[in-house]
Amino acid sequence: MSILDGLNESQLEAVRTVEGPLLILAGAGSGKTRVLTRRIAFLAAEQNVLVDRILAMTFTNKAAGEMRERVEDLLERSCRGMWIGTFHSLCARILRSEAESVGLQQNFSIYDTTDQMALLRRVVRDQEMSEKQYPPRQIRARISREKNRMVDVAMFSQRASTYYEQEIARVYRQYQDALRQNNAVDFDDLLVTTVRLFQNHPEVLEKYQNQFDYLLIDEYQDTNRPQYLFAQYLAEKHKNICVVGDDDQSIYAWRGADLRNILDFEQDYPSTKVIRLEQNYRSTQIILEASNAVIRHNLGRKGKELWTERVSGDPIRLKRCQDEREEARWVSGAMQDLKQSGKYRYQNMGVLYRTNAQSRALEDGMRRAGIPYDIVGDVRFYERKEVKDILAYLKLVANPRDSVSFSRIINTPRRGIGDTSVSRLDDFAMREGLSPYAALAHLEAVETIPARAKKMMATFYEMVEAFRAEMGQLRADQLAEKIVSETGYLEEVNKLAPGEAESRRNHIQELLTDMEVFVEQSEDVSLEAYLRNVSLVTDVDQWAADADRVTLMTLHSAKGLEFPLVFICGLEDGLFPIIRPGEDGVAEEEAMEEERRLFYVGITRAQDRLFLSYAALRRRYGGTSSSSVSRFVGEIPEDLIDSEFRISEITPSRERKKTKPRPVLLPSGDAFPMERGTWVYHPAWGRGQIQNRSGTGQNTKLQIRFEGGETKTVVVKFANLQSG
DNA sequence: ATACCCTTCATTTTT
DNA sequence: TGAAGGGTAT
Repeated sequence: MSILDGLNESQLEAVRTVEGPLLILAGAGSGKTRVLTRRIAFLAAEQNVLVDRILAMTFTNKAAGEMRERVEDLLERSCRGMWIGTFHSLCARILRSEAESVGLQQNFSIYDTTDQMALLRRVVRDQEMSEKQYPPRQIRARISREKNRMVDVAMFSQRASTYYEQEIARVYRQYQDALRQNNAVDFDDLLVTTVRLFQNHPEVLEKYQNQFDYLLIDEYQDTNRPQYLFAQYLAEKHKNICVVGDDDQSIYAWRGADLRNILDFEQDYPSTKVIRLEQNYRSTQIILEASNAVIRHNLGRKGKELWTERVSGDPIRLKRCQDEREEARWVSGAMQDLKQSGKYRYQNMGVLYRTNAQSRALEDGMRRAGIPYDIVGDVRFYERKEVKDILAYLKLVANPRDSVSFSRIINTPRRGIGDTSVSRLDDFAMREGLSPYAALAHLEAVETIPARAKKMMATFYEMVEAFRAEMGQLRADQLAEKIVSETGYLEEVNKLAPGEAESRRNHIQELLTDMEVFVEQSEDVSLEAYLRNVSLVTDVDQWAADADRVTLMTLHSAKGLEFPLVFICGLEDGLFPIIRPGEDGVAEEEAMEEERRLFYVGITRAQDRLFLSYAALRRRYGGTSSSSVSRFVGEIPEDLIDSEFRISEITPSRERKKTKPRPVLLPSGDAFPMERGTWVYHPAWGRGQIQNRSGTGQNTKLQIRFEGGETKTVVVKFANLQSG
């Protein structure tokens, strides 16, 4: 098969445009992955580019793995030297080889959210701050947000004006110090530290700039500030940067993704060529029309209209249900009918919802109807206690300074070492400038710990020391096996209730098997090599596509997937779009647009048929709340929908108003509609376009993006705006 | 050191 | 509704 076979015109152009900045706006189902992989293959096979001079960045391991595999299929050879990976894994790789430049040891640990929380709790406690007033959860989110904006401790402290902010700054500082002492970084740090490395060590940056001639980035709409900078630095010299994304599918702003990265790409890279992939190969016309109609309500977008050669297809089914139980019955009933028709199998059906909590009722319905199902994103494998415990042993063995792993296992399985003894050890370690683990070697100097606890600690120390001594000789899986048996972990598990014990044993076994597989496939069979790999993997592909099961998942998890039949449940105002009180106008509008993009993502997952449902009454948090149909449903043209009731009949007129565009308010003076998208003229700033608005009348605040590139917020009564 | 009750608190989660 | 963390009683 030739690399250019079967591509449409724009795809072909995207593949062949090799030099210079390239922005590929790839609509849902437009063959984006295909273009990316062909492009890499084209570079290698037709342009004689060495694969190790190509750097391809994705967000998930799955995407990275698939990309590599497909490129290898196309080239019919291995691409071992090619750097394809997630932003995080690529950064980790760079940091490991440049560790000393950033004050880390090469074997540093990577902390996930749970580890972060554990460390933060300790920091907050050590500062004698109340966890009530400074909930670690919130502080974690805040620190993460700051990192996503490249705000470091110094900057943050400087900006902290209120007492509360100053306290947060203090925790942020302590937390970073603690990480460093633990020879650890968190997920955000992987990116931030690499960018700082590039900023502070030009010679290192230059080395990597010279190493890669071609950059490719997938899902560019989801990049945050550090990711943006990472790519920008590397592309600085040659500007051979190709980004693929869809602004309409940006659904991770709450995690730091910055839509401006894709919206402003053309300004950031002046001679950018833009290619739109608008032919959709996935969905029927009806489904596409619905998605186009919905997304058109958003203003902050590049603008795209998807089209298809597929038939118009079946109308969208809309069902109003009494409550979530009836909704589940309706969904499962429909699934059975469709299965019985012989046209579809269960694996062709996906059920999507806004919140995980909704899965319970749906699950019940599936069970009652006897429909086999999988839930994606349940408890993740690597987040299970038993798995984390075993990994903590391994991480401590590899990095003895890792105090989070240490605290996790010092008394796991229980060996009679209580919290008090551990915190006394911590105090001692702190005084002596040692890691808690290293302090175990000097127990005789700690008078406050009772002899019994000391003895247990000493035994623990010798045990781990023995593991450490063997680390060089044993394969990763052998060492893990040893740990599972010699620590007494299995015995402890066996004391649990039979069902629980079995499930945990299975997970431990799964981990061991996973390690065996790794060892078989890897040249480097050491523990360090395994840990390097595992710290950034979040779930083993739990999703067996061959089983005939329906899939239940959140709309977020559905991105990138497709199903012949898609059910979107819980389409109620307040639930989807989810509405959180207490946000100001601008943020609210932005949040609404993101919700709409999420709905757009949901709709465009469907190939053949789309089913929508909502419940008039829904139990939420114990209580019951009544709600009306989602405003998003009203954005789908009625003639595409087939429901027992027309929407106009089921929606009281009072509710219906909400789904209509807001009345346009005119300011006095030079009249122009104060709605988003309108062009205005500002005496000082010149021409600009309204991005957002909040408030009413003369007090309305408008966020305006001016032609100079700046975005300002102005109050109508002071701004003296004119129609532009 | 641990078992059990009580309070609190709830979107989404690629790494 | 129910999970998770904290506090108290054993």
